[in-house]
Amino acid sequence: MGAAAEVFNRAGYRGTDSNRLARAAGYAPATFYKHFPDKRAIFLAAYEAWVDTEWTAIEQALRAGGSRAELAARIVDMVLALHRRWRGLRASLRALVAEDTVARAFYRRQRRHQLRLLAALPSAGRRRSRADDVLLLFTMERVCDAVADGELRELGLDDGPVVARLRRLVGARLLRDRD
Amino acid sequence: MGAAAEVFNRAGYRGTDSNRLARAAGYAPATFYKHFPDKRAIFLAAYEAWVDTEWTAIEQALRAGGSRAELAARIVDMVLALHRRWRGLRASLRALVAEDTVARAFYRRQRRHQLRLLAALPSAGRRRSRADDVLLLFTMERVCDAVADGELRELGLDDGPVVARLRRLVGARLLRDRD
Amino acid sequence: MGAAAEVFNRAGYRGTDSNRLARAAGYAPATFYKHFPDKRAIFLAAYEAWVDTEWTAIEQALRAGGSRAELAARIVDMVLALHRRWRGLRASLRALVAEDTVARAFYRRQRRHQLRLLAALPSAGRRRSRADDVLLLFTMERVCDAVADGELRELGLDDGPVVARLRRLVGARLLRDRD
Amino acid sequence: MGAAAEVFNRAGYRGTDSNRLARAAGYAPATFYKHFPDKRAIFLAAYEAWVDTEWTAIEQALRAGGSRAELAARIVDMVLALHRRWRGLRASLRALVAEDTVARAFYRRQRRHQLRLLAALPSAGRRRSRADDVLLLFTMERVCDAVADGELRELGLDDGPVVARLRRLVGARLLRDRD
DNA sequence: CATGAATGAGCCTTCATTCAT
DNA sequence: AATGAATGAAGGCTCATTCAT
Repeated sequence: MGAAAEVFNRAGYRGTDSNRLARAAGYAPATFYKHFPDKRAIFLAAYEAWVDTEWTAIEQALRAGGSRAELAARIVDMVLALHRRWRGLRASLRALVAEDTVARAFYRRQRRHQLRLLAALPSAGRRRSRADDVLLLFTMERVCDAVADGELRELGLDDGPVVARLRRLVGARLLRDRD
Repeated sequence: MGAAAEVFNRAGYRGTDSNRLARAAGYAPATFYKHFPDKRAIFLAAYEAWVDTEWTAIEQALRAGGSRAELAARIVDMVLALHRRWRGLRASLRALVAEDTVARAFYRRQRRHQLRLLAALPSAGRRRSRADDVLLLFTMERVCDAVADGELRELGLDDGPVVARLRRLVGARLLRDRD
Repeated sequence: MGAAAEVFNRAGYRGTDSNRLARAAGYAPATFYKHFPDKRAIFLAAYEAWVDTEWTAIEQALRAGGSRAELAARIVDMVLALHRRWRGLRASLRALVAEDTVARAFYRRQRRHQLRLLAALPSAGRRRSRADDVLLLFTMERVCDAVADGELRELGLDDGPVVARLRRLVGARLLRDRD
Repeated sequence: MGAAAEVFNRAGYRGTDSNRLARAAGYAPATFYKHFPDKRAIFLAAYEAWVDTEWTAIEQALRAGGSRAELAARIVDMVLALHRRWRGLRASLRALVAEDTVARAFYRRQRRHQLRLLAALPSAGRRRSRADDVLLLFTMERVCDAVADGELRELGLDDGPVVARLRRLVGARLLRDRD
């Protein structure tokens, strides 16, 4: 499945025909359909693995110590790195979610999970509402995708200042000061 | 071309085959290809029209008087309404942008334009940097799409609080107090 | 019509769509169809003009004096030059003749005419039969096309020796010695 | 693939749509595209098979004994028969070669091969140059196509005398006398 | 006579998916 | 479990041709 994820990341969902996909994973076309009902299912499995990776990494980042600012920076950088590494996969995810009902449902389930994880994190200052969390999640997602896709550069902006603001946001909203 | 936009909005880009598209607009298949080189070009033209509509509406909203909060509310509501009305079109745009280089370039050009328009708007408090504007733009876009697509509801949240935060953001960052 | 011939010569029959063709001649698409029933008819008219040109040139070459060898050389060179200049047109003619009944009929009528003209030419030595003429005509045609299309070069041969043989053939079969 | 050749021979290259072609061979449309990249490739494969057949037959004809005249007659008749049987295929070949670069390259490669085979054949009288061979090849090809297509009849000529001349040419240029 | 605008039929190709083995 | 081979449905696009003016 790692192979499938790589192929999707490189060629995109539509750009990957299911036969090539199977071959890339060392199987015959028909064999894949014994394991997955759908091309879509393969993709969603690959995406699910990606999300797990991300949250494992975030939790690790949190367990490691440091000041609030350090933590925020570490988290943002890590999430950003993952978005960069898998920018093709994420782009295809956005494409699929935008047009396919099942994919959309799957994606929302993942998001619900993320929101729960986020809610469990300690809060900075007054208690965060779920609306705050959702706003933070959306902002992170959109900005990380933009940076990963080079949108900022194409707008004539450096990534730096925008990323700095993101770190500040995360630090301010999410993390308790630990000194 | 309004007809084309409607069809795209209903069935999505991939879900719309070019022949049906033409028929829906009252033309034969070949006729569309006299005006546009591509199915993609037709779609992008429809999107461009949408963007123009949006910014015209924003400017109108700004010209009408009112307090800073009122203005912000009006703008957010208006943008949100447009995202709701054309949620299918926007979903397909995201899909296309995620997978097609040409569409991506087009979309970025539009964004550059938006950024310029935004920069021309009066600023609340200290001068806004372009990084601020970009952050605001991305947040607006992502949240409006989410609300329009019903993402919040599916997460068990009311739209209200999130929209309220959005209004506050816009008011705080964008508009000068006019008392 | 000269314009049409040029376009056909450059882009080929199939490669020329009738609209572009009309525009190249300074007309609107519909206008062409007032003058010709068919795209095919336009092409055949262009071809007919070409054949006339060729035979006019041959007759001129014959009227000019010279030895048998000189005449033969002059004719072969002239025919070759015309085939080179209009190689695209001739290629398309072959294509069309190979697949279209009407074009084939037209082409054969032209050939009949050529044969008659050829029969009227003075004979070298014993009287030529029509079978001789036909053989000569086919050989000339095929070899000139081959030379014009660069077939010989691609086979690693110089044009020279083959053309020399052609001149000899024409001289031997066709022309009376005039010293 | 024999089926494909038959269909091409009957309906011509342009007259054969790829789906019908596949069906005629007992396959679904997509199946053909597993074996060939193109409609064109299918056609060229059919043509290649034809060329092989022809040369196998020529070699057989040569291995069988007989006088020089008998051999020449046998070869010419055999080549002629093959041109008659596959006149549609050959017509389409000419059409394609006239308009398609790839097909032209393929055809020339075949011709190079033919030339090599021809050069290996024993020579009558003085050593034949490659220019002689090429001339013979072109003449054979053109005349056989003409006879097969009925061009001679349409010109009011019997095939007989022309074919007789062809035999004589082949005998004189190509074959050593074996008595 | 000239034309701008329109057209419907049709073609090549692709793709996710499945059967027989 | 694995697969080679096959598949039907569909889709974007082109082209010669024609009305209405």
